[in-house]
Amino acid sequence: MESMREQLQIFTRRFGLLNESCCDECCGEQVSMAQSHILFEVRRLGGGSMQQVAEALGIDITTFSRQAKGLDAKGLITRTVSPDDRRVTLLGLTEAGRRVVEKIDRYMAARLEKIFGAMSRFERETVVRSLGLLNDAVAAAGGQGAQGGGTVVCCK
Amino acid sequence: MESMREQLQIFTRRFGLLNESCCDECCGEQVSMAQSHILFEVRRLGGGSMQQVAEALGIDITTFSRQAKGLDAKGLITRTVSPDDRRVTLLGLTEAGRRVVEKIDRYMAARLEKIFGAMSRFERETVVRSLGLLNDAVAAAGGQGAQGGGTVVCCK
DNA sequence: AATTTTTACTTGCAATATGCAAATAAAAAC
DNA sequence: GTTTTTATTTGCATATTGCAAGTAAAAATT
Repeated sequence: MESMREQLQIFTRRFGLLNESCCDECCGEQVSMAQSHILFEVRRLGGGSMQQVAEALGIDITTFSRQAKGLDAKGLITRTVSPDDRRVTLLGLTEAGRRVVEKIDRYMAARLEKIFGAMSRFERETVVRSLGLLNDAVAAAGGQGAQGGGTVVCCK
Repeated sequence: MESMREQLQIFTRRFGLLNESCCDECCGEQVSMAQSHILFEVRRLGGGSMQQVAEALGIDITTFSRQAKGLDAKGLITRTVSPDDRRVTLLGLTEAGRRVVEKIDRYMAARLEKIFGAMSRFERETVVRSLGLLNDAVAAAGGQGAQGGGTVVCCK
């Protein structure tokens, strides 16, 4: 299990997660890491309330609120009051927002292409499958896990 | 490659990397994520200069300087002027620092145990091997890669 | 029906992190 | 003996984070 911890540690580091602004230029858009995740998730869920998306991401709701406001101000998401429950704000991607996520998609694809270019198809598939396993395992552990909501693994 | 991007996105989220303070209590020590990585890397390298460790982690040197100062103030690392080159500050773990890393190790081990408990030995080994492959691939791509230093993959 | 409680979300801080530009100080190059 | 690099440290200015407290609307209670 020690090697796992080591691999994870190195992984999170290699993936630039230590410096927030690793990508101010990379993507040509001024969206923070948190905001990128929000866009990604709103697309993935095909909408949803603030609460839902924040929960899915494991982000504190107040932080989320602000980031969402920022995305709204940039015209990347829509925030509409739910007709069913006027307390609820429903999120959606604007056309511009969709373009930004796609732009990041393309950027990531290019990056990953470069990284996995040297791998065999078999290796690549193994890696993807493993990440899937990992994510599922984390999700499963989180479901039953102690107190926490979505976040299960300590980031340190 | 799209599934890879998706898995990575979810992975980074699941691992609590979106909220900095995910672990203020978890580990019982007030070290930031960046600081934890620094401790981890200093132990891994068995010392090294500020520059070396910062570079290994892909953290901006000014940010690193401050974080290291913080760790020093907490008595977790030592900073000694190199006898060979008085510009250089050599880093090392104090006994307390070592204890903190080990504490985080144990915490992580417990967490991972819980997560991977449901996996078969085979699956587990596959996942670890895959992460290793991934890390190596990222490292290799980074070596030749465009402009960047250590960080290769956009965090968004 | 009026009041209390809960729920969804938004602000007011206060603490902290981040990185660029500029400063210091010590080697290296000229 | 200058001038140039190199290693590290600060001065901002900006941004992020989360807790506590506030609003507003639905649900529950009496």
